[in-house]
Amino acid sequence: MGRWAPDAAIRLERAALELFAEQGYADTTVPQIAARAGLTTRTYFRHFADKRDVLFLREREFPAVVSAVLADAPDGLTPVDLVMHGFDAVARDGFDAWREAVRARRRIIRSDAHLRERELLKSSALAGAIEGVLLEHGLESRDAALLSSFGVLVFDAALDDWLEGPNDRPLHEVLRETRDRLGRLTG
Amino acid sequence: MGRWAPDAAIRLERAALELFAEQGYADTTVPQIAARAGLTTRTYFRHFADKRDVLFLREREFPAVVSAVLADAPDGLTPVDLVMHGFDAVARDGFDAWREAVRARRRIIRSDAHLRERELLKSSALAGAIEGVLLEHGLESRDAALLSSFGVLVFDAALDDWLEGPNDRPLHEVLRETRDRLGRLTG
DNA sequence: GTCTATATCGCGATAGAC
DNA sequence: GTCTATCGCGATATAGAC
Repeated sequence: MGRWAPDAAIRLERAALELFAEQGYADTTVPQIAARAGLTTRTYFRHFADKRDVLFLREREFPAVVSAVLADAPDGLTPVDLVMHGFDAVARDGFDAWREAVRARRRIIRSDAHLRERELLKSSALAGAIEGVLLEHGLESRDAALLSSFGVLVFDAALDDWLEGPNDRPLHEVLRETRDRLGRLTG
Repeated sequence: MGRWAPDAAIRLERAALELFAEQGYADTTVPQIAARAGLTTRTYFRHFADKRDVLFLREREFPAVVSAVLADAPDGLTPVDLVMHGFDAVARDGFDAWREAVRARRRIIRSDAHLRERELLKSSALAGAIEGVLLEHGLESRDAALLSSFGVLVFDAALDDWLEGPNDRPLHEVLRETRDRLGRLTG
């Protein structure tokens, strides 16, 4: 500890979430966020690349988490099942307790095209991490790209469905349903 | 004619493509683009929302094209086949003659994360247009979202493959291969 | 931490097009 | 005349350099 609170990024995230909810994303400035967190604008930009980035603090762990989870997967799975196993593990682990928080965040993201755009980039980064794992497993390059994007597509769709539906359906169940649904649709 | 050339947007696009290729995206400013096109900065921003947008002028027609193409599709197709028919028609129509132009544009986009991010948004907009058509066809909401994203995923992957591979493979063939490949991978 | 470039956009005036 | 595209000025905030 010491001179700086060690949780600057988290305080900035909280301040931003509050201000975005109160005034909207477009009408909130970075200096406002920094001020509410008791920090300077310069400090804000040391922790986040730009104004959008503050909403995706949690996503930073995602690629690493996925890699770790996939490393723990049982042997002998097909590549799709390996990918879906990773999402299943993540879904069972952390999400259901945070549904309202995830939903509040999503409401903000949906309110502004720039934020939706950044969300897509984060999904793409996640796909990139999965692709890397698949490549290590010896999958051919195009297959790895295709499959990782497929997995993220299913996961994102499931997340949407889960957030919109009744609050008692566990995410991992919605995930399986979504995967089955897509399988049926694409024959 | 008269005071304005009627093709301000196109001239701005050409100027931007040149400057991005010469100096790189990050080192090019909007005033430079406007000056080379013989226009002012203010005029640039009337045609394009931001500096990135100039690279996606063509994409503006995309949603309308998709709607038109899908309206012409034969009756009785399953939803996936309807979507893939649309991409097949587009692939047969306009792409093969423009391979080098598409590739030059892609080289620029790949050179900067902000541009890649915008590309993802454009793909998502395309998916949205397809989703709309599917909804009109009576598809259930989640199915429409899932299937349109699936179609765009296949198309984008095929486009990548087509641009990287030998220059004599027609895009519509790569498209079919990509779809089959994904089918095999996901069982 | 300070300083600065420049992206972005609001406003009012103007000049051709129809 | 009305409409639309352009211009010129100015303000602010983002983002990055030093």
